Amino acid sequence: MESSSIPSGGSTRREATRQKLYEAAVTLIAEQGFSATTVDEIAERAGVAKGTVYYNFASKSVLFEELLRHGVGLLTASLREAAEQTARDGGSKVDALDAMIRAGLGFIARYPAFTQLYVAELWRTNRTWQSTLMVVRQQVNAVVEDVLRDGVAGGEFSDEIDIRLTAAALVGMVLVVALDWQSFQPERSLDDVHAAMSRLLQGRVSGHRG
Amino acid sequence: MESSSIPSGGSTRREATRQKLYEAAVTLIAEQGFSATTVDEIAERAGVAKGTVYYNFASKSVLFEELLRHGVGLLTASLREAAEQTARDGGSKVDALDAMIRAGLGFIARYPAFTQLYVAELWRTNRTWQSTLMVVRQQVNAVVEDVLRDGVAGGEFSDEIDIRLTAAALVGMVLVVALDWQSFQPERSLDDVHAAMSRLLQGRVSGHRG
DNA sequence: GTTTTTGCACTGACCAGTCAGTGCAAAAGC
DNA sequence: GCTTTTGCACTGACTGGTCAGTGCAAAAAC
Repeated sequence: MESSSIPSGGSTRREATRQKLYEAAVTLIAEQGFSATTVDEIAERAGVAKGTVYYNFASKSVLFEELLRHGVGLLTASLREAAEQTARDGGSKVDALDAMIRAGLGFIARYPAFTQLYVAELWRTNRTWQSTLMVVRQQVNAVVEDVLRDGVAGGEFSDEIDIRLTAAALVGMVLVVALDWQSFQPERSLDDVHAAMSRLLQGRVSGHRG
Repeated sequence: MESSSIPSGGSTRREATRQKLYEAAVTLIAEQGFSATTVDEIAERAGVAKGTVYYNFASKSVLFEELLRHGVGLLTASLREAAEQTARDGGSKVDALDAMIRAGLGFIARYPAFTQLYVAELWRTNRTWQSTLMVVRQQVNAVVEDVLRDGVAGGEFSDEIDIRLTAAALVGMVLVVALDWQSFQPERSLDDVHAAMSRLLQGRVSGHRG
């Protein structure tokens, strides 16, 4: 499932090996969890020797943490890009949120394993990589919060809304809907799922206003 | 943290021991994950010998599966109760959803560890308890879907909505918001969080209509 | 000729599951 | 009454296996 991998712009041989290891690790850990996944499995799936894993990463945990940072970097870049593109096109803030939902769905469709693993680890405590996770979570939510804040400032959104909570709710909605989509109705198209979520976002649930 | 435990109506000695094991297991697994949690740890935290765990449960996985079933049973009962109470009071379907959101938040506040563990495992595949999880997930979503379906039938909701997806989105919203609440802003009251979510539900985000 | 990878044997910690035995209360036998 | 037996719940030392991480010499890649 190379569809679950996280690409990078590396060009050296070492970079390529690291990339293969990320790809192998992300699917295995998503399926089985961190502790249940062995380094031997990761090496085998990546098609390298076990020693190579340790030549490239200090430990299993370090490999995992770098994987997390790498993946979240891609996600936030994708969300920010969507928001900025909308701004450049003169779209409203609702349009920006809508574009971000689409970008989020697209990201999850491309990297379902990464998303799965992210969600599974997000609210755990007492783990070595907890601080990494906190930073990374904050980065994702901040992108959404920024759009909401601008929308409130510009009068487009009610100033009664709780920005932090609303951002969390939107992120949660997208995460859960996308994972359910990938897991249980993978035949549906992105457009289809996106359209259904747009309807929700624009409050066209209760009452008929179309 | 007995606040994270799942109570039951047992009275025999054995039932009490099982209860202690659930309480111990749920927090440990929520914090560390299933594989990283040892049976010795569970036994120690429960204040029993390791052998007792195996006297009461066939294996570590079976203990976990029974824990899942037990917890989800409580959650669905709580949601259904909220929906029925609203119906008895002659409330609308939006009111029912609102009551279910409150019930969901209340459940998560009472059993945060259980919720954490549920979310972490929900989209994993290739695990022995995957079928248990599918059943259990379906039970939760079905409660919400039923209310949405009734709402569409009664003309209260647009018949354009995708019931399955909307139910997933609502559940996801509540899960993620509640976990963020518990993890990062535990000082906020249930009423406060619930009010913010109600505003979202009623589409009072974009535009001022108050 | 330097960097990276390979193959593979090895170690030591850790852990799920087992099993022979303990404690105890209530029934059965006398 | 008192002993003996039975069944249940529990105990904790022990075992067999697993796995992260190491060490190193030789090959491959650049």
